[in-house]
Amino acid sequence: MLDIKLFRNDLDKVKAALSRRKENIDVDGLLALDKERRETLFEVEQMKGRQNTVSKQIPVFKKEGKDTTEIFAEMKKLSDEIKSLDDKVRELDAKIEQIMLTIPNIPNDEVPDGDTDEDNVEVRRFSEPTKFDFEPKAHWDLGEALGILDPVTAAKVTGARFHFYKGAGAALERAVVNFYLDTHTAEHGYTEVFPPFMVHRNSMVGTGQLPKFEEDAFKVMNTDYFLVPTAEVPVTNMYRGDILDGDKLPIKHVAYTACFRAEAGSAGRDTRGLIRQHQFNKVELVKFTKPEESYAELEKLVADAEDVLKRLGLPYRVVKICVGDLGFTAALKYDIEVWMPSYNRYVEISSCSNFEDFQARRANIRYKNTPKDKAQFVHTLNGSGVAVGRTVAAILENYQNADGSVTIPDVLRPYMRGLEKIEG
RNA sequence: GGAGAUGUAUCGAAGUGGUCAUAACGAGCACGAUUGGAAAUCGUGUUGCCGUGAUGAGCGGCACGUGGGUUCAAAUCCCACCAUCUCCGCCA
Repeated sequence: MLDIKLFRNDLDKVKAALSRRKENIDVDGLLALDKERRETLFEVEQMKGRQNTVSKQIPVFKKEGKDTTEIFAEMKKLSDEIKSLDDKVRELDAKIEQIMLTIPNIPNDEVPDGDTDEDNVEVRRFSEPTKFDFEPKAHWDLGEALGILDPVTAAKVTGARFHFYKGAGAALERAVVNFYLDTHTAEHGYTEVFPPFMVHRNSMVGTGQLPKFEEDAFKVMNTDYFLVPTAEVPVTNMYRGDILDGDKLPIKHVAYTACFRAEAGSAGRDTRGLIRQHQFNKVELVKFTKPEESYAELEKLVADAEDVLKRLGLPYRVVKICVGDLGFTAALKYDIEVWMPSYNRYVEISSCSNFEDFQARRANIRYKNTPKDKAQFVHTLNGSGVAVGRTVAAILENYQNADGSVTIPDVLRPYMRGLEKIEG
């Protein structure tokens, strides 16, 4: 959520940002509502002031034995008027909030222009696309041939866009999760949390998934709960409504969760393999920082995510996301894309964003440097560190051998009881 | 799932319809006095949001788990919801 004061004081900046995002929002209408709200609020507050004054006199009058009939009549009328104006303020508040919750974040000046992911700007690469002296297979073909990935049984049991992992496949998925968690806790200084996989509506609003993107989420029947689309939601909302101690910042958390996405509107895309599932595993990095430190922390966060891919020896590149591909909540975003031979291109495996105070405002997460300071909003950041299913896909494809076997990357072998190779 | 209890500031806790909710009382914390220094003691201070000022001061409004209701007036009475605790049931 943006600060309504920004609309009052620097409307041009807001309009420029919305125009970069090609968002068509009735900003002037919003300002008119805001003006009406403030005028009504002033009026009703004056009346409440009067009500408070008189209310303090009433017990005195009663004690003196005065007749209060007339005062009660006047106060009854005043009270009714206050109620009606309070209702009006409430309605205006609700209208304003409804609009504010659908206005995206202001892109940082560094965000490149552009409309689609084609316009994202490559920042750097690690290693080179894997070369094969044989015809490489896609991970879904490898997985089926090795008997480690089974979408058919998953379709029987559940439906499309789910997988059973079996044998060494299941072990590999679990190994990757543990390797990521261990590396980020022991080497990068993140504190591990294991959050609920369901959250209520307020949490989804806090991080920006709701109200705008409800069709992307799975709602649990007969409850107000949603399956988490990412650990970002429960982990960021851990501190909702809190005032944090400035000495404790930055707070850095790493969390493994399964992630659940309805994938509405992506029918027909990435239908084979592990790339686009309704349920997938992810290790997520989340940071809470002081505003002046957030961009430096974003660079470190991207480096932490890159590090696990380097250790796995997977070729990747980092791209800076253009304004058209930026996403609703981010001010600046980097994607890390891993080389995927079956796609013959780089495929997103991590998304790292600085939300500045956009989520902090929604979730009301603030900090104080010293107890005497005024509380101000933290900046929140998060990034995949990294997606697990896509990692397994990338390992299968990049580490495949001519005989159809797959070599296990060195760093994962301790997590797989020394297994060096998955063979059919 | 059933029965009961509880929810007030950083913590404990008083307040059961009004005339001091920043809020009694106790503790913590900050500053000051006292001390050679400290402990003890004494004094002062110690919530957030909204509106209006300039992002200051001041002024006004709001907030007693959350949301409604009754009333001239609600922490206090009524309703719903949420959370915590105890006991029972069930369960991994």
